[in-house]
Amino acid sequence: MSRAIALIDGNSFYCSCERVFDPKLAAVPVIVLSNNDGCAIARTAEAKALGIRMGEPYFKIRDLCRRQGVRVFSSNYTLYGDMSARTNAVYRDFSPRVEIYSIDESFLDLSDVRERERLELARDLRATVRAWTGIPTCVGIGPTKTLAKLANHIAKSIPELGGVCDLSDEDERAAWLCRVHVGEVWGIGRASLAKLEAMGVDTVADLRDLDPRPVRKAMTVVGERIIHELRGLACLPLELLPAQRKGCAVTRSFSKRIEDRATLEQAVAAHATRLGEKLRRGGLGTNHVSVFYHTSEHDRGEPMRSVSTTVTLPEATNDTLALIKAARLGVEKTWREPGERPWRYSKAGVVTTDLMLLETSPRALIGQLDRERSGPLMAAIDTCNVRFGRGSVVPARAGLEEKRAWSTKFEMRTPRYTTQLAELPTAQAY
DNA sequence: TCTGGGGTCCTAGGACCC
DNA sequence: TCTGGGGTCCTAGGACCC
Repeated sequence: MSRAIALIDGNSFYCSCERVFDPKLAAVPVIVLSNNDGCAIARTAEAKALGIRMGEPYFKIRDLCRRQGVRVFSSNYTLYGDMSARTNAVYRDFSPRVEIYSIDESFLDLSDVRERERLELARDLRATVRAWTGIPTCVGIGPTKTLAKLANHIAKSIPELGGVCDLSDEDERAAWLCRVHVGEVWGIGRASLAKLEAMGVDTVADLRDLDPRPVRKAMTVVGERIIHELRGLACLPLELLPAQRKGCAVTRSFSKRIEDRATLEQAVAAHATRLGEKLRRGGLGTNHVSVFYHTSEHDRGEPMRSVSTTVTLPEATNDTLALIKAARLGVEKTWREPGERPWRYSKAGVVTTDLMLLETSPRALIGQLDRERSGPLMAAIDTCNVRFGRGSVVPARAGLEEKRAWSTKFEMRTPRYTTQLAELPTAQAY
């Protein structure tokens, strides 16, 4: 039987999560903002129709939102992550072979389903996800991941299709590929689009018919792969096991500018604390911690400064206290006392790019860290923070969440309906 | 007259994704 | 006043080795 991959994704996923818990949002425009309530990163169809663009800064559209009755939310990643897990649980009922690609997208292997039954299964899948989780979705099917993504795009943009599209049939596929702009292809971004347009490419079919060799010259092997995938030749396998992650970062813009060293050190300590939590969840460790902080490019006419440095540890660790020490050392090494006009820092982060499994990582001969003590201590902290909420136990260096003046803003955040007992939604019957 | 050749590893930067 | 965060992959070029 022929290979068939389905891509299913949540429509305006973050907005849909908010709608699940507030029926009054059903027919009104809704947007969800990025960290710090900075930009619109999810918009419902109604919001898109008002001209609100992806990534548009909120301060530019605040008036529009007020005038048009757009409901605006801070992002609530705890809620979205949990809703994502619920949708994936439903997907697994339909195919045991699922690749979770992002928080709102998964690939399903439907190769075992007869071609003429695939659309029906896709409709059933959508209906079940909607009934069991409340999330509306679209499904695209094709012989390769790239074609499944394209089918999903078609399903989403043509309402008459009812949220499903199958490009398995070669003739139907050829007809569709002539009708879709090449910029919609997965992997074609701004730079590649400019190159392709210069080569006279307009539709997806034009790209499919190009000679792969010159494309490889212009767009590397990535471009060549896309052509083969569009022709139905699979180059991208389904990744059923999540790959071990290679890097990990915690970076945040401040809700207000920072000028003094003590506050900056507190911020990087808080980021390092979060970094430790993330590493421990995967049993990973690192022996290089990079620290950066910089002023904002939007502060025109002010003194600018951008700093980045790497601190090396004697051996890999995920101990929060060791990570904090490294991060603070990074600030100490690079801090410069301000002159008459101080630098007003807007963002800081801690970054690691060389993660390894802690258990099997080599030990240092000199400067060995005390893993026998660190492990149980970190485990105890993590347990407290799971049971009593994140931030219940933090190192003193990182400061208490409530007292961090620079903390990220989430002024319009909804409750964590599904993961905190104290924040369960309530329903009233009259 | 007359430059070695072939290999690995690392890093920075570009591009793209959600 | 107010402009996100966190990833992956690929390539070119330099350093280094024998």
